[in-house]
Amino acid sequence: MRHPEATKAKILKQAGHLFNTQGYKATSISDITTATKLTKGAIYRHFKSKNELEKEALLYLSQTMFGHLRAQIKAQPTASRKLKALFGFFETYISNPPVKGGCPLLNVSTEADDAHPELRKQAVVILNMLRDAIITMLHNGVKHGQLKSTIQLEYYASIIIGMLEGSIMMSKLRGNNKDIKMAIRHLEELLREIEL
Amino acid sequence: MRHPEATKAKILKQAGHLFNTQGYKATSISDITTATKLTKGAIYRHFKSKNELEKEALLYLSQTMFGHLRAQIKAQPTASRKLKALFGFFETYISNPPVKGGCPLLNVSTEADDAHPELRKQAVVILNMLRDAIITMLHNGVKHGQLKSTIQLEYYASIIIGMLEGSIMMSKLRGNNKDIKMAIRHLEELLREIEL
DNA sequence: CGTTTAAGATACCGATCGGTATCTTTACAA
DNA sequence: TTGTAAAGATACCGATCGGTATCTTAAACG
Repeated sequence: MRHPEATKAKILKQAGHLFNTQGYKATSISDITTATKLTKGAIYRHFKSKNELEKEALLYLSQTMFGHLRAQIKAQPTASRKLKALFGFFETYISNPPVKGGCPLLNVSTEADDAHPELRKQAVVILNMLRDAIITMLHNGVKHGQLKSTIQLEYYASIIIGMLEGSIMMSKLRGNNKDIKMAIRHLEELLREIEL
Repeated sequence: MRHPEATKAKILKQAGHLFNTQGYKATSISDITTATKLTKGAIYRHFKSKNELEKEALLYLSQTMFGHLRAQIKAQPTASRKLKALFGFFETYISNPPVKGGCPLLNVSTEADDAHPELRKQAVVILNMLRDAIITMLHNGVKHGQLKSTIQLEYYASIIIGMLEGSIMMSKLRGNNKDIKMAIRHLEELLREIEL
């Protein structure tokens, strides 16, 4: 049964998984053929180069991530609870990650230096999307009288993302979720300070 | 002029630089021979494999980092000022880094997954050294009546490292120091809360 | 000054890299 | 049912990978 769209989707999923766990440069096309049980011919029919596959796989990873995240956030009624859902979402990167290998943004950001300008550009886009999502939540919280109107949106968004990503790095390295839990505890205290 | 110790030191320095900027897997022995203007024969005389060179280079990077850090901290008299010096040290990772490529701990932690258990082990050691250094500063602050005695040392150490590393990731990605500056502003506010 | 020893250079190994040309096979249209 | 176009497999390319065997050369010591 040939099904080119499903084939492309399978390649993106497996490649995304490998890139996110082993690294982009460290993952070879052969690794991907093994994982997908396909051949180079099939892969290079759908992607014109490894660089393009890397870019599309990162897009797939970020879309998967944002898809899960949006679902969690949408289910919550208030800004505070939406933010707490966001915190909880990041905690699952350790215990039960939506994509294996941890946060794609964190992973790609350290690998995508000046040597990979396109991957880096895409990482910045992901970071901006995440920041804007948080700013929107905070803004709506202010608008609906749930959060203090004096808060600086960009500042809090930066603090939240930095705190979460840094503690994910630590928890992933140590193999437990103590650091991410402490980070969330801190962020929830911070949230309490800006609640009305 | 032959000087084996200087040769080894040069290899470690250049390899460390390349590993920290391009990544460990993405850097080849040939890259290192080019950078050092040496040959494979010279490199494999001093290091029995690339894996061992990676480990020793990471050790060199962390020692360089801790050397600079200790110097900055030692110069300060109180716990508060020592911590602020630590914050400032992390800010230099963006503007004027002691080792190019950003924080070696952050870089190695995302690359050293289960595939590189030895590098990962070493990364945990570095993380623990950093955490213990902060705990010692906090502990001394309490002992000398500069900080509140109720503070939870491990908790604050985790918050500080996570906040700094996460915001370094963002600032490096964006190519400016806005995020790390906001993180430091937040940490200084946090510090003010636990000062006596 | 000659001998020795190790530092470093040279030349090469098989394996694997990303990529491509070509062939086979499958699904679908006429 | 058969022709066709595209999906995917196979086989191969030069370059580069990490690593090694061997050779040259420079420094240290008698």
